[in-house]
Amino acid sequence: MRMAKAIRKKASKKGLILQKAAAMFRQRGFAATSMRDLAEVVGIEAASLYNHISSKNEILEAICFEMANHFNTHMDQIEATRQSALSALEAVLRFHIKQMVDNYEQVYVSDREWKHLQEPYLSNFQTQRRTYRKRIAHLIDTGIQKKEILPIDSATAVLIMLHAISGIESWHRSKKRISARELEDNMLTILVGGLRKNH
Amino acid sequence: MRMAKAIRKKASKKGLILQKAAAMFRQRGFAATSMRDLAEVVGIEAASLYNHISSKNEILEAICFEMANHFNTHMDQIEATRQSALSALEAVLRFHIKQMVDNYEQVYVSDREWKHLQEPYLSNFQTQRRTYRKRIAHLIDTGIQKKEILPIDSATAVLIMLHAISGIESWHRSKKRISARELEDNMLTILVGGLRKNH
DNA sequence: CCTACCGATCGGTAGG
DNA sequence: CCTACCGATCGGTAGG
Repeated sequence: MRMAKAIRKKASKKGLILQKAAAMFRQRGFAATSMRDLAEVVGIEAASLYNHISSKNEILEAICFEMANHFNTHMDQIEATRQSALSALEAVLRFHIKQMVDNYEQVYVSDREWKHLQEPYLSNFQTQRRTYRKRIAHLIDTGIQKKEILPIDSATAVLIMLHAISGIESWHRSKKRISARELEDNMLTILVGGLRKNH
Repeated sequence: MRMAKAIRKKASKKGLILQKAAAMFRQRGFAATSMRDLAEVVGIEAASLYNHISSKNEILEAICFEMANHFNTHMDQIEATRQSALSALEAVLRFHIKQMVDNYEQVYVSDREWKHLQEPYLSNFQTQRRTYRKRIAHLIDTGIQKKEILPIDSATAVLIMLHAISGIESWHRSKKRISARELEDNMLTILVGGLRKNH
């Protein structure tokens, strides 16, 4: 659990390419990363990349949909367990924070570079994204109905929470200052603390 | 006040170019926007752009530093007025939200595309950004000292707040659902409500 | 502000 | 997995 490794990885050459690509797409952006740059980091010629992947966009698709599946799967599990809406929400947020720390490059890329996906992947991804956010909003609305959560606009709350968490970005580099667990607790205090009704 | 116009604009041809560029850089990203694309939207040939600007990067510099100045200037004003740390913080956040609604394209671009700046502008911008965040963190720390704000890690709080606000992005398109003022109040409730000590 | 154009670099393929 | 290469497109300039 503590050692839960990042998603996939160097197992295969393709895994290595995806890993290095995620790191470069995050740093420079998808459009500003060339296949020649990527090939150099991987350690082969640009043309050789095409023995493992069929296009630059396919790499982005792999990263984005792997993360989408990852988050959707976790949400399925949350919804399957019977717990209060507030603790379900808390579990979802903690999962997001954990992913931000453990799979930083991929999460960042699927969060910020998805607009470079091509159709039909673009529409598919956007739909999944919208659906996922609605599931969280539904959790909040349920909590409001049950008087566990203060009455606020749930869609606003979802946006605030997800974007707040994606802000861990700036942190990652100075991760000594605060441990992952402290960060998680700190964020939950600020984000959920403000919603809990009597404290 | 209500009609406070967006920063600069079509006054000159250069203003028009910067405006259109901001819109395109936001939509497609800086690297994925070509000078030919931009020229077409402006209504001239690509080569003619260079009579008004000297390079693609100069456009990005103009956008990023104009926004940086804008936020720094407002922070100067906030610090110059004598008010509680909590209300100063609230004023800063309300200003950010307002900018997100009024100058959406520019704020978005200076927030997400600054990494494409070249040296020495890149370092300059990053320094200004860091300094600005420290000023907000200082406001929070002061509030904590004065027992106006719950003791939390101020740097974490700054990141959460700024990223939460930059999340209004997703909203902009469906701005009928909720008015700018409602949005502002909703966000402040969630963000600052969680920090206020007795409520 | 346009036509004409430059060298560089891009994603990707052929063929081995 | 490499060498050799393609057509397209890039940011930008010359010259008027």
